[in-house]
Amino acid sequence: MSDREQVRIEVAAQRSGLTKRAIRYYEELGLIQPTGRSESGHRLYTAVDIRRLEKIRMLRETVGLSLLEIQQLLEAEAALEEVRERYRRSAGTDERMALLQEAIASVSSQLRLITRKREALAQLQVEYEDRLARLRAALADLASEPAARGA
Amino acid sequence: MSDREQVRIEVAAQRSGLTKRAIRYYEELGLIQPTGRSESGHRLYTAVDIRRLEKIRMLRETVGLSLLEIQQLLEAEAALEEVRERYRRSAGTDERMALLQEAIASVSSQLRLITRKREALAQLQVEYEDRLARLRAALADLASEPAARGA
DNA sequence: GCAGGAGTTTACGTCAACGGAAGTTTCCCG
DNA sequence: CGGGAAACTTCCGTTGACGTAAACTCCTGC
Repeated sequence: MSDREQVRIEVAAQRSGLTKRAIRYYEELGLIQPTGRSESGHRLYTAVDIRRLEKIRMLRETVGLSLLEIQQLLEAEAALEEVRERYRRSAGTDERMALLQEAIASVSSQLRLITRKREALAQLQVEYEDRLARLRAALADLASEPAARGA
Repeated sequence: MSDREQVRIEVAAQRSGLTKRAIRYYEELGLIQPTGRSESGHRLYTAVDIRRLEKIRMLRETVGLSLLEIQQLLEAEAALEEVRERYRRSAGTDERMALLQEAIASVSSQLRLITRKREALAQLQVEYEDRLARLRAALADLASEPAARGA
């Protein structure tokens, strides 16, 4: 039953690494909805909620997306879920194929964005690795030949 | 001599994909300094300047760094250049090794940040690729068996 | 030689992403 | 059951990253 554990905002903040203010703000923007509220109106978060908060944080801090981009990404995921539902209920093969193609286009689009970012980072990484390699080579050079040498 | 070409801010903006305002702002923050000014005070940019502007833009828009982070990154590069100079002038092997180790530590630190970001993106990418693969499999499934099937 | 299209500085405006204080209610422990 | 910690809403403040307008100078083609 630990998965059904309900925690208040302070604990949710600690576990997600966000501030209480940020969590409320994200709720205001529609990025997250606490699973429920206590009788007196206190927000209650489950493990699922906290994973979502962690994901938002990762996308924000590590990946560097704006809250708008995160919102669109999460909405796209939700839309995909909805397509799943419609898919189950849809009767015709043509209809199903259309739904799938729509979903594929959406995911592909998100994927392209991610790939572009990764490529930019990869370029940077190579640059820095090169630099590091040269520095290490110079160091090894110095270490192996302690005698005086030309420039 | 096309490398010595000096262009004014409008052209620099077009070539770098930034706005004139952004360029002036970056200068205000110390991210870039135009190679020179015309007699009348107009900023003049060279190809080197424009490459720097493009790099800033890439770090900002694609990688998603803040201007502060970009500033630190560029300053670290400049510091590295300075170490290079000191290195050339330094006499003792011990001194040179110390300089190299300092530089290595600095570059390694930057590299770790980049790697962390890439890993976060890689995780996302895998997630999306999985999803895409499943959608494509479902589509292929449908295409190959147009007859009615169970859920 | 002058109109108007760029350039300059200075300054205020704006939007995102929260921070922080005020005023109030709720929880919980001794 | 009383009081301090924590939650709630509301609102104003702030910082980053520019946009935009004003007031002025500069340069160029006709």
